[in-house]
Amino acid sequence: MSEIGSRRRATVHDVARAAGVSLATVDRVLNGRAGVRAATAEKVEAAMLAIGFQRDLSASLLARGRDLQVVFLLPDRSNEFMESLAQAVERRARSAAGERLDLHLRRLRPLDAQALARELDALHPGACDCAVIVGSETPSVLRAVESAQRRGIAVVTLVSDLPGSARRHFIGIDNRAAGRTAASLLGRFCPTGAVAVIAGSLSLRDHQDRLEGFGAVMAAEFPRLELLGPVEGYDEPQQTRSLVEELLARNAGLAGIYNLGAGNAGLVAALTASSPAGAVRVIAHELTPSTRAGLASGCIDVVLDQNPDNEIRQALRAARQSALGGSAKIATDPIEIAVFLRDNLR
Amino acid sequence: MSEIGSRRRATVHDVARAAGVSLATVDRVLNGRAGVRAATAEKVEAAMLAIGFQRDLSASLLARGRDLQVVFLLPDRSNEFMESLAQAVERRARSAAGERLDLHLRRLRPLDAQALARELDALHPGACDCAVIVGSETPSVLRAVESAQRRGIAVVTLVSDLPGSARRHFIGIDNRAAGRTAASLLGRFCPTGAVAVIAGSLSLRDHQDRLEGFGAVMAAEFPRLELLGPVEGYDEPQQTRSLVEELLARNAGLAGIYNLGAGNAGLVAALTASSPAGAVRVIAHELTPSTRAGLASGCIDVVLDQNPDNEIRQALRAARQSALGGSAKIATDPIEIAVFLRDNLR
DNA sequence: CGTGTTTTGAGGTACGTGCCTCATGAGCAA
DNA sequence: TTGCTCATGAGGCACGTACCTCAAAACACG
Repeated sequence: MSEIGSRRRATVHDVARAAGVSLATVDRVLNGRAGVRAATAEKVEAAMLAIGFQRDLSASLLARGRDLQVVFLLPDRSNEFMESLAQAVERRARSAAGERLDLHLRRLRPLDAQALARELDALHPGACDCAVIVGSETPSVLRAVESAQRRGIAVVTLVSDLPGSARRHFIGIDNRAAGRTAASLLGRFCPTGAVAVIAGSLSLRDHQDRLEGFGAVMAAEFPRLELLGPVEGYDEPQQTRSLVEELLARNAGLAGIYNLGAGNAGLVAALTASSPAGAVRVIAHELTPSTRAGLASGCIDVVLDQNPDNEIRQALRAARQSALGGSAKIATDPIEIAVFLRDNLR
Repeated sequence: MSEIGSRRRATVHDVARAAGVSLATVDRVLNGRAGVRAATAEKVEAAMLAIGFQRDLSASLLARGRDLQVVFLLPDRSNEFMESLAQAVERRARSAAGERLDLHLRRLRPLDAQALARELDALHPGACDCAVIVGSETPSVLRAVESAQRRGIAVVTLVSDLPGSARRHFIGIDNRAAGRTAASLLGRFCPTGAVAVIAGSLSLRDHQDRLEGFGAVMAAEFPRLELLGPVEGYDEPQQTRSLVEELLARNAGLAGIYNLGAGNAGLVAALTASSPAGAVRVIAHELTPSTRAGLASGCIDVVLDQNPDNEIRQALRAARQSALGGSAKIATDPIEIAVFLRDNLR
């Protein structure tokens, strides 16, 4: 790859010649069409490997003549993070036009498994190649996912996985690692005292995972710190605010707070109102207007974030691969756990 | 974008019809060829805007029939980070084949401005569309960059910018923000004592920037901490090791170290040998085998990183845009300052 | 007005793949 | 053998853009 002015790239014609078969047969193998003997298919695949054939995506998409239809099913009126995910989809939809991607966004009632299942069932192949969903782990959703997959619609889970389901791929952070990271930082920040944990709902898998990671590192590395909670704020600003105010009132020596759920507007409001900035070390999740303000004012120390734009980009990569690559396993970059302080805000 | 089964996308034919000109004229405008009156060009551009035309990248690349030639000029035998950048290029080179990108990697003697200038001068358009370089801010390099740009070769700076030059675009982190972040963390980690700064070379712009950011936050927010240094280790493990050993020996109460340069193998060696793990809070740059080991063993607390794969990806985006987009300004995602602890190692 | 130059139009081929039809071959069972 | 199915080959058109040639039209200038 170092020499400049390299030779011509291998095409399907070259594969056909190398395998000693016709173009039609190569095409059938390449696109998983029926009517090819196993022995012949192997011969073709060997030839592709031998001459290093790589399908030209540009030509492939062009020849297909039709754009990849990707439907995003995201919670509506939920929380700021879901809003920024939706915005990332819209941003991407504009530039995606040049890459033969057609993005569609549907917002659904948060935590309404029935609604999600209904939307999934309503998708029909031909009008939708891939569905990207944020959903909870309920029987109706699992069934709808399997049904969609069987109809030829690739399902990608976003942010919160459905490990037992038929979903094709998952895009999101390692939430256990996120919890560990929060503990590791909060432990170093707080010399002594008590640390409180606030969750959205422990029935959400990502929240559960974060809690586990946090607890493990706290127990192992910072046994000197007392753990309070977890308490649940159901990702609502009002409830979260009450919880935080109560925590601050009842625990004079509170050293740190880890909010592993959403509802950060309430967290910031309570902190701003009732305590001198900087008295309590605070770690929260997802960079949103609220947490950004919290970082700027100093009442939040660290925000752990999953970059929405990157998540959407990776989801689209997965969608493309599932459409082009047949049944090969999908490869996407892992989503990093971004750590933000006031000083490296993007 | 929400409705499924959307209408056909606009093509050059539609633009021609809408503008009331021929296909040839649209083509001339689109590809910046001569022989079009200003008034006509404006008419065409207005039509493109009106019907929302977006050039089909797939078809465009296919029709061009030739791959985009991108040459990376990176320092050789330099440090682990440059090595991982090079590996990212090679990784990407494999998958880039399907996207009509042809990547070439040249390694040069580190900090040898003459060599870099010579390589740039040797590139000739037609065999190279875009050069991605990591270079220092010297007259010979600046001149070579300008010359390359004039010959029609887009120059993209990577990691370390050349702000005064004719370079087309810069890909890298905000190093001042990185320095601020280091100070913000180290300040929270260290209740009291002295904090030492180690640089590679203060003649490197990125190191200078980090130092400035670090010093600013330290002075403003943590005046209780005494600052030692900066000392220069010239990014070499041996020299860096000696510096650290000396620091540890002379300052019994040393609370923290910020190594804003490379040479981390020496840092880890010195820390492992002479001090009980965890006694000194340490922040370093770039996730490499050395810093990874340091995080795992506990002798490094935090690593600030710029993701090489992402940087290469963005550099290629810039290359593509400079090749296709004419003189429009290049848009890439900013490179985030990644923060790694033992617990969120990827 | 004519002459020369510039701008525009018309139409073609090419890129590599997807997908279609039709013909022919091989293989098998009765 | 005949009749059938299945595997494969041959070839063509399409996708949207790039780039080429040649001719026609519009314009500038004396």
